[in-house]
Amino acid sequence: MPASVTACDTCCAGDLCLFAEGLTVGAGEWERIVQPHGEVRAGRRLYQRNSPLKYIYLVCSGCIKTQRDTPDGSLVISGFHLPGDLLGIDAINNDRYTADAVATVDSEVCRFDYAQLLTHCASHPKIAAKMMTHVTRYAARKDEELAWTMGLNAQRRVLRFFLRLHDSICLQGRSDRETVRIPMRKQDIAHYLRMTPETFSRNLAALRRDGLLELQKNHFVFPDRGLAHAITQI
Amino acid sequence: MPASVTACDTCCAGDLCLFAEGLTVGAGEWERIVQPHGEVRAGRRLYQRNSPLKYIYLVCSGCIKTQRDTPDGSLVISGFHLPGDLLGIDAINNDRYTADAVATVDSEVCRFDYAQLLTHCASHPKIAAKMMTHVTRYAARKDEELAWTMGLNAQRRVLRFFLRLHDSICLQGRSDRETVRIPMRKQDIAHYLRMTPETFSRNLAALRRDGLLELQKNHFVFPDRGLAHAITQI
DNA sequence: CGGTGTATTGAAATTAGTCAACAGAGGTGG
DNA sequence: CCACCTCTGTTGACTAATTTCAATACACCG
Repeated sequence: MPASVTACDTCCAGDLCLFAEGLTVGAGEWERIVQPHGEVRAGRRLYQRNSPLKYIYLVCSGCIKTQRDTPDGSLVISGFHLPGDLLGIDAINNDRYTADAVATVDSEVCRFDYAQLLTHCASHPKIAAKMMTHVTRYAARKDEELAWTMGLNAQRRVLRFFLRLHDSICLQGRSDRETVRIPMRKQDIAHYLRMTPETFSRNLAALRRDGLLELQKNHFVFPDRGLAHAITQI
Repeated sequence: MPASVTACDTCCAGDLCLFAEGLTVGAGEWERIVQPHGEVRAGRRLYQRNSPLKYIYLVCSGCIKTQRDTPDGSLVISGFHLPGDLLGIDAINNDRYTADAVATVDSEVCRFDYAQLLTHCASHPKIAAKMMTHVTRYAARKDEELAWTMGLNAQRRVLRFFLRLHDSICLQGRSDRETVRIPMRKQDIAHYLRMTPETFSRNLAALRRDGLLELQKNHFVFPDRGLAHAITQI
């Protein structure tokens, strides 16, 4: 049994980890498939767009952004991946990663050998089912992003972003009223929300003026979560 | 063996059909899981948002749109599903359909009992793998939509829509230079592309003026496919 | 204490949305 | 077969939102 098993006990991925169900440890099975809890420093790249799919990753702590730069020199952030999220799903369909993956803060990830994992899925339906859960969750999230990100004006997109970020982080055991740290740069958020950093900044200022969001440095909290939630529901 | 097996031989879903791989016909297996090639008339609803997931559908011919109306009375089209597409994937994650599914033209769909299919997946890895292919393809498409639909201005979104529609339809055996029919209303396209029907109409007119798209009635063709493709690459 | 990258703010320019009028297609009944 | 109606799509003038360009402030790090 690997040394990291105790680390897994406290990993916030919890139920979402592929090991939580069905995969027996020992006989080299574990070691062939997974390299647990690797560190990724802020700014380091985990994988590169267009490189062949070799591993998928489970985020254990921190935050990984996926991005691609466009021919005209601008940058598109396709997602922020927080603890519990599987990374590399976008590559499954075409065997190549569709974006660069870069840590926005110091992070930890577990690395799974995809080919080995697939072999395993054929004989372990529970792991296959868990994979399916991850992928459909991923699809559902993209669906939702597509539905909301474009349906709302800039100000509501900003508000919604912080609401969802708050949700995600509070799922990891933090209280609802606690102020939480923003684990990425503001311009990354702006690009993710498909607006210029200027527009983002202006709307953030407006949200503070209206008392919908309290923010200082890189920390924020919602004075009235219910109200904020209501506003982003179109 | 069901009467519809001959119909399947000519179905354009082809390789994407869940039966193309691994599921043996006979012993009631087929009949329990699938109702093949049902008709859906234009405007009829296949399933309703928020109703519990019971079936998933494979589009064999025609076009099914998925949509939801917002509290403020407007309509959001989340996707158009053409032959070969699996319908209802969005429901897998939360056991309820997240949108209404409505046929935009007379269509044909095969209906799969989801619970039975899942059971089957546990014992038939090949079907599980095919399901995974569908789901990851769905996710990849959403990813792409999210990346492009928002990154481009209105005119390029319109152009890109027709390019992709053209691609999809030409995959079904039609020639590249053939004029193809638009299988949905223009206002549905507009909503799908997140713009008003007016904006859509204006940009369509602009594309015709610029000679990028030939369009008459409900049929279109690209005078210069390469150019159009280059323009939509940001 | 500067220097670099990041964030904010202001004014002008561009894009898309809104409101309103009109045109065309398709269907129904006389 | 035509008149009428309705739904859909087009076009124009105006308004609102967002981007762009430019200048300035702030924070982190050597």
